[in-house]
Amino acid sequence: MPANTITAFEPRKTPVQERAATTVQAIFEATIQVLFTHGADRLTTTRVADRAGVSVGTLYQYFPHKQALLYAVFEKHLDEVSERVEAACQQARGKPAAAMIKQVVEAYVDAKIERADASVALYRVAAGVGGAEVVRKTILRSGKAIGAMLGTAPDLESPPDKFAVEIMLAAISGGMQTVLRAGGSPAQLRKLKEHLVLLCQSYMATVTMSRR
Amino acid sequence: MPANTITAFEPRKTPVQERAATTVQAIFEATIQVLFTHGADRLTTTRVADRAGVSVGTLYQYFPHKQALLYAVFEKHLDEVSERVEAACQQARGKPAAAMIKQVVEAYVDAKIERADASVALYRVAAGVGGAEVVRKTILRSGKAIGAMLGTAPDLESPPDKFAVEIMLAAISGGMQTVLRAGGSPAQLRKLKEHLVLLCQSYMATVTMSRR
DNA sequence: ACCTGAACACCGTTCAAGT
DNA sequence: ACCTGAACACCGTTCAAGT
Repeated sequence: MPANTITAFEPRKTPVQERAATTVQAIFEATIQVLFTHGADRLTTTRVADRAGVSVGTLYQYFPHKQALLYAVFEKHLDEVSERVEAACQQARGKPAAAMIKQVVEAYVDAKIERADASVALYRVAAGVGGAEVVRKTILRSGKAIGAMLGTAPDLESPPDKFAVEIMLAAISGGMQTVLRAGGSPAQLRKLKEHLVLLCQSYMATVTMSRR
Repeated sequence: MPANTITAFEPRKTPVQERAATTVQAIFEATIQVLFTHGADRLTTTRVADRAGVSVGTLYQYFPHKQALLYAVFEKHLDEVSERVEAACQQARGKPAAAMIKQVVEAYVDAKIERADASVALYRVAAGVGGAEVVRKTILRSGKAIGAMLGTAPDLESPPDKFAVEIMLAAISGGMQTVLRAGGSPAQLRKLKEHLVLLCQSYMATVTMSRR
């Protein structure tokens, strides 16, 4: 399966001078702007470079190929969501498990909704670009924070196993993605949030109950 | 958002003579084969045509553009999964709700696992190609069958509302996708199946309980 | 009604030359 | 250390010509 063997998505070199750092930042922003104004299949390396005010050659000095660029932008987006989740995990320490889940899931959903446009656009391009790897990394990262948080719940004898937490995260991130792409109304998104909380709470309750 | 305005993915014309039907079928199969042997970003319209034993011009007679071709192949894959789900819904009529959910979710997971390779490959290309629309259509279709089935459960006063069923489907399809792309082992996939059943059962139990 | 394949426009990527 | 942009290979799509 040659399409699965994707490994080299790291930036080609790291900026050491200040103008280079500026350049990379400009390329990042230009990518998102081109994505919005021209759409995914008119996102051209030349267009991104133009918009960033540099030449294509410069772009290729920092990103080995177009995929690496998109990968990096996608990664940045998911990192921002992860930070919000981790902050919620910190705040919810010591609360009852159901309240924990509520707070974390709501933080996740809110973060996604705030950046709904970017999220939809990025998922569209990320799939063909090694995005699955980023999603996996993000789930592991958030899963760790959630596991640690659940360890402080007074009403839980032992936290659920890692796998259950990861499935839960895969489920809500998948569900979220599907609904966002369908372009839900604000009312639908509110109901979605409420139901994702229910889904996670009931699943966690079941999983922690059936442990011995 | 120009990237969201995707509408014309229908085949350009329908084959009326027999050799034309053969041609279209050959193009379909060639697409999947090229996807496997060359990977997503080496999938070329010329390569597909070559493999199918026709010229590019012929391919473009039936599919207005590359995206439409990939869209059609993706749609076919999801339709096959839907059929399996609907068959399970038929079989499970009259059973208790928990048994229904188990049977349907297992049918879904099994169908996905059997075609794991194709599923992963197709999701990768489908995202940039209007695949969200197909996913939505599939969820609505399966949701309808599941709703009807739940209406025959003796232990349920009233079936859960449509939205809850759709969220459940979005969650398991998203979760499934994420795990498949991460390339789970057979043991992991077995555990995944078991947990997706638990997740759906507990969510459905919660949602039907809190109705009035 | 269906098929062919050369031709065109455009895009990803490189690299010799510049500051 | 960083930037430029013309040049090259390749891909999506078309269309005049064929059966």
